Amino acid sequence: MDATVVSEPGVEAARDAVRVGLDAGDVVSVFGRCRVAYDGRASSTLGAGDRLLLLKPDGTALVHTDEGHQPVNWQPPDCDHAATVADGELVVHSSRSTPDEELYVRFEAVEQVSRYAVTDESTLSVEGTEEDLRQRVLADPALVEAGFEPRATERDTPAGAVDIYGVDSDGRTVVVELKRRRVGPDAVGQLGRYVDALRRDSHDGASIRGILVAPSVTDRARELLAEEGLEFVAVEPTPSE
Amino acid sequence: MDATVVSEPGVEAARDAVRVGLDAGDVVSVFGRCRVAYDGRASSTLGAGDRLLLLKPDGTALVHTDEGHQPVNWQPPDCDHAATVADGELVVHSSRSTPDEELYVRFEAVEQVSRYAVTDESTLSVEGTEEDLRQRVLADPALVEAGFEPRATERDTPAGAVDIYGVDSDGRTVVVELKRRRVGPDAVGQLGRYVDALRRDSHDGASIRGILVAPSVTDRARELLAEEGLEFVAVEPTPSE
DNA sequence: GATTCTATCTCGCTG
DNA sequence: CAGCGAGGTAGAATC
Repeated sequence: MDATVVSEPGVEAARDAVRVGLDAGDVVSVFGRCRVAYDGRASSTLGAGDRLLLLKPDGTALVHTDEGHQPVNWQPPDCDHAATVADGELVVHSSRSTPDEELYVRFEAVEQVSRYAVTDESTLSVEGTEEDLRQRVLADPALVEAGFEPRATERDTPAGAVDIYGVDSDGRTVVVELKRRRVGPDAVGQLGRYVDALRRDSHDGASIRGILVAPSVTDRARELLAEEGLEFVAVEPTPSE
Repeated sequence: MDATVVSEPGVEAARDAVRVGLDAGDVVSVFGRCRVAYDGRASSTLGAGDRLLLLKPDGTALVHTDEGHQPVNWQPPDCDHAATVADGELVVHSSRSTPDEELYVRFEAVEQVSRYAVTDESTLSVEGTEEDLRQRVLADPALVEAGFEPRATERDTPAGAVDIYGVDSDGRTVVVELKRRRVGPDAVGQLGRYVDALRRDSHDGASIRGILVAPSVTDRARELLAEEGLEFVAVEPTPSE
């Protein structure tokens, strides 16, 4: 772990500091007044303002303002970064192909350039995901309804893979769609597509049930469920304490 | 615009530097070796590693590793940040309510604390959005088909607002759903819901057409369109040069 | 506040 | 490479 800072560098010094960091495989941050232009999947321009530019060794670029979770402009991983001086400005250019897109960040003033030798071997462990909900339902199928028997997960249908496929106590086929949080109309559409696909392949379509398992549903989603003859069961992704 | 740096500070000095920056309404960055814990909409833990923590004056917190566009952990805007020392570590805590969630970043070593007085009055201008596609189609409805006449945009239906509502040369109602890029099954479901809602309200349901306008569709989406009797017209969000 | 939908969504997985 | 779906999605518009 190592960090180096250059404060209020001249344009050439800033360019050199960025290049050293990029060559070393460090995370480089540049703080200063800049304009930004993006062209690719869409295109955008941003006038002068004070912002923080982060360049990562994996080819990611992020331009952050003083507000918001999201960068105001960015490039995804696997881009090529380059730092040059043009018209007295530090210009950072980041580009990739497939799709062709490029980002220009032009600094009229650089306050600080830092680089950090970042190493991170830890992996994030998250709980409360849809996978947790699936494990919970498989461990206790009665959460869906008494007598429910899961037979397969990720079972393929012409419309995609069903989360849980099983049978109810009357032997009817049950398709379960899992969502870790409150669901809207989109999830009902997804479940409907799976059920429709199985009904088309079946001789007795009416016997196929579709059940949406989630903490809750919106009103519109509930209406859609009723229209399509689908059902809803409330289950949290993790047991409430 | 102003930037201040403290390199390899002791724990108390790091805490004080963070507090000064937060109090001043600056963007604060902390680089060092840390562990991270989140609990709220889900929960997560992350073991020790070198990372960059950004604290924004709007209450945003971002933890970035050396890889990826997305922060490995974060808090959205409007959180309260606090820096303390516990067990010889710098602990940054960020929390909010509705929903209740909190983030702990514990630094066992701090390499650098910086703060930046960020001001940004410029607003981002983006082109090539769905709004551009709508303007394009409204300016030249023949892009959809000869004789198409838009009558309303964002027209309300029981299933939500339709992008463009109009009539064809035979006087039939046309519902247009716009997408700025290649579309999958979700967009077909959306269009289908609008068309179904209007058909239910109509005496002559069969006369209502649904047209998906986008650069292209996936195979599965094309099948769904056929099944539901919907149509597709290829249009780019911006004129090809 | 809750709901709905867009997004340069990102990310991971699968064929 | 494309397609599909999850995400602590975020963000904006609307009710």
